[in-house]
Amino acid sequence: MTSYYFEHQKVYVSVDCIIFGFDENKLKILIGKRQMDPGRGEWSLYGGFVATDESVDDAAHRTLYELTGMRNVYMRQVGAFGSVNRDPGERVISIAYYALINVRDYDDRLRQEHGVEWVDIESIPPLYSDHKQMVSKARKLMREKLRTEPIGFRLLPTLFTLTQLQRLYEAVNGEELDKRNFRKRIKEMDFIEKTELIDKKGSKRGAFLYRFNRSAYDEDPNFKL
Amino acid sequence: MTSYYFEHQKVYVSVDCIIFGFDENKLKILIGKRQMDPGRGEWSLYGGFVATDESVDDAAHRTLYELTGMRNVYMRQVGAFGSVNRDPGERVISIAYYALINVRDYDDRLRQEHGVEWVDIESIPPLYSDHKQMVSKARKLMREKLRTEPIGFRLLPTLFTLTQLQRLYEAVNGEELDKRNFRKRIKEMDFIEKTELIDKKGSKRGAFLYRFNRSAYDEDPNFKL
DNA sequence: GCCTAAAGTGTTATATTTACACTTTAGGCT
DNA sequence: AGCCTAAAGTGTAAATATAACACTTTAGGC
Repeated sequence: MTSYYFEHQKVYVSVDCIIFGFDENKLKILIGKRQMDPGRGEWSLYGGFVATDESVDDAAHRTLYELTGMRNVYMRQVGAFGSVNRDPGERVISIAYYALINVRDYDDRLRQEHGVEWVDIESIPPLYSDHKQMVSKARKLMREKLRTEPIGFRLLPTLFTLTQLQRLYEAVNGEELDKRNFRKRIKEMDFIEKTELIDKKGSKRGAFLYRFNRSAYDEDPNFKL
Repeated sequence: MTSYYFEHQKVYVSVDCIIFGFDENKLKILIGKRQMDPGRGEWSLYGGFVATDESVDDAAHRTLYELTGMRNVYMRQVGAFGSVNRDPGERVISIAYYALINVRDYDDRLRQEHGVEWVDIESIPPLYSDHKQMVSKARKLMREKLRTEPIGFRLLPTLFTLTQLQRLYEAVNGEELDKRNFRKRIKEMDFIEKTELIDKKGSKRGAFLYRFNRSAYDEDPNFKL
């Protein structure tokens, strides 16, 4: 090839992960205190650098795997954050991704080893660099996605009650929903299947457990919430 | 600081622009044949490299300015494209942006000098590397934005007829709209102001020209189309 | 003066969304 | 045993939003 590229400069590229979880009827994200300079001690998203032999998407999945030990996680790109001084040490451009995991699938010992915590999305402390903007944009995108695609189930156990599902939507959208209207819509979606199993943890009376049937959804993807 | 960064590798970061225009009732984008290797002769978006002393957003605006001589253009990020081999020459991660310009504001001489052409969005030829995906995602995001924010006016002259506006929405969404329903909605939006001026180019009878009033919009941003 | 092609204008039917309250059930307590 | 509690579960009517639809007006060109 030509010397075309070499007129230009290379920079570091990193990924940062906004990892959403749902617990105690709250939408939460995983953050930790930075253990390195710059920004040591500040609350921060978990991130990593993109290597030259991996795609940016792969770097995001690898980073998530390092932290959680989880693979095949639902991740979507939030966007590139590229202010000149966003990292006080070096020029680093970061690509943010959000991930949806079921809190119960994340080994709590592993979480503690990495020094990260689940924090309610409504009470995030000040964050390192531009991480607050990343979280804000991630939440917006995720909320929009949740409206049109059945991704909420990623935040719940395989079996869930309708109340759990409703609380999830309420937490994401930040507003209460009418129980009857919510359930009316669920009934129209055949891929949300009622099982004969009953959850007794959430109430004395017990509530039917439901399950998301992906192949039924693929056949007739009429989702809308 | 520490040697923290230097365990990692730098890569080239570029920007690519999906520049939307509206002409002859069609949504179009600007593409040109690559004049450099790799990919010489292939149709391609216009792009440029991010320098270490400018933000990624600034790089996108600068690149657009180089091509069009236009500043203060509406641009939004599409996302980062980061497959390992997306650029056959070197590892280059590219951040795509879409821009909305009024075709009449772009000096045609300048356009020809850069060897770029307006091509109907519905008949884009095969493009270099992953540019097709960039265009596809850009269009999707732009369409979504157009639904909820008054950005369509960026693609039109300051003064426009309701038919022009309707044709624009039809081109973007790829489906015809009902004239009366469309105009009913326009009437509800007070920031789309009827002037006393009449366009005689589009019809014998002539049509009233309208104008988007930004400050009226800012006061009462009830947009929905 | 006639033809044409685009501008302009309201009403009705349909679909979607929202508002709203009571009964059932099982556990825990006395 | 009986009572209290807290969550599960269920349908209808009103209001709002969306979609369907056809004719008249106008000025230029022939």
